Amino acid sequence: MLKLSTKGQYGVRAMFEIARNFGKGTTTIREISERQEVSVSYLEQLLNKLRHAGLVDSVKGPGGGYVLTREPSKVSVGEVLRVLEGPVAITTCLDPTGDGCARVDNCVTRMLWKTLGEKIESFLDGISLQELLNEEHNIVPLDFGGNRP
Amino acid sequence: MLKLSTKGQYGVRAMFEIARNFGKGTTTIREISERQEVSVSYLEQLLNKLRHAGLVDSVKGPGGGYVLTREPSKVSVGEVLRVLEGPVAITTCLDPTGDGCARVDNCVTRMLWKTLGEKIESFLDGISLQELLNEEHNIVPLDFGGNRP
DNA sequence: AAATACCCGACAAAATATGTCAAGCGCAGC
DNA sequence: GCTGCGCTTGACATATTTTGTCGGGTATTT
Repeated sequence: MLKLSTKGQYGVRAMFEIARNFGKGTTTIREISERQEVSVSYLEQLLNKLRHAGLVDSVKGPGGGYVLTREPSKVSVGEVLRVLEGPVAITTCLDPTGDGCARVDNCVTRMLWKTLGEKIESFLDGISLQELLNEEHNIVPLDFGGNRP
Repeated sequence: MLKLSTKGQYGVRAMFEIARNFGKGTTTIREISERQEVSVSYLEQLLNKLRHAGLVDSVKGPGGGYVLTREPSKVSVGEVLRVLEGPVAITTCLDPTGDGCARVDNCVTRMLWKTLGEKIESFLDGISLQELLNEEHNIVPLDFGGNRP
């Protein structure tokens, strides 16, 4: 249950690759494609969205590629996912783009899903690309605030 | 993103109706269907699964229907959802029924999804049907441990 | 001018979700 | 025993979403 589509997964991995190069130049789609094993065409779609959302800039021509518009510590995973997949909407009755649910009045579970959604967003918003980079270099032990008492 | 299928939503609502009658007799599929506006046929599928999982008992014959096997405070929403939708598996590489991901070694995001999944499960396991009942009667103000400091 | 790299929209295959339908079985009460 | 109510089971149909692919275009640097 509660699967994340590949779009979101690939998107975060792509952003990770670009973040990895932050301050060292651009990252091309081809590089991302090879490192993360995702097709060039599909990555184009994702990066297009991310560019329009202002999370990355693109540079054309030879030596071009993508660059983060902010430093990795200022970009959260939640932000990336929201751009690619829309807001967390566990149920359709909470989807802001929908019509809402006709049964709202006596729907006891509604608040349950709402609270869960908020918790998830708050978690994802608290993780930045920088933290993923740190993890890769083992600068800090793995801990996203997961299970501490 | 992170949608819950109707299976899970309807299932929790069905369990809520049965819990509502706890100690007062059985609840028929027809009653659930009318109150929650879900087709009888579809509910049959869901309750069948819940019965095999031991969350409800069925009583046949006139006056029959479904009954909780435990009191509402002992049945968590997480349990219901796991029966109907399987475990939380944000990504396929974490799905215990799958083959795992070939890129495990250098997948920095894996731990991220794992931690998120654990948080979600722990949240859902912490909410019981009794708490949903309380909410309906406004015995307690709405608060699932959502956003307190 | 050529090479490199991004941009855009249409389209298609596959998986998943969302149910419906029909026939059968088993128990309680008369 | 037998009848009615209600659950049981599995197959099947439809709709939606996901997951990409493909082809041609446009902009920019060398």
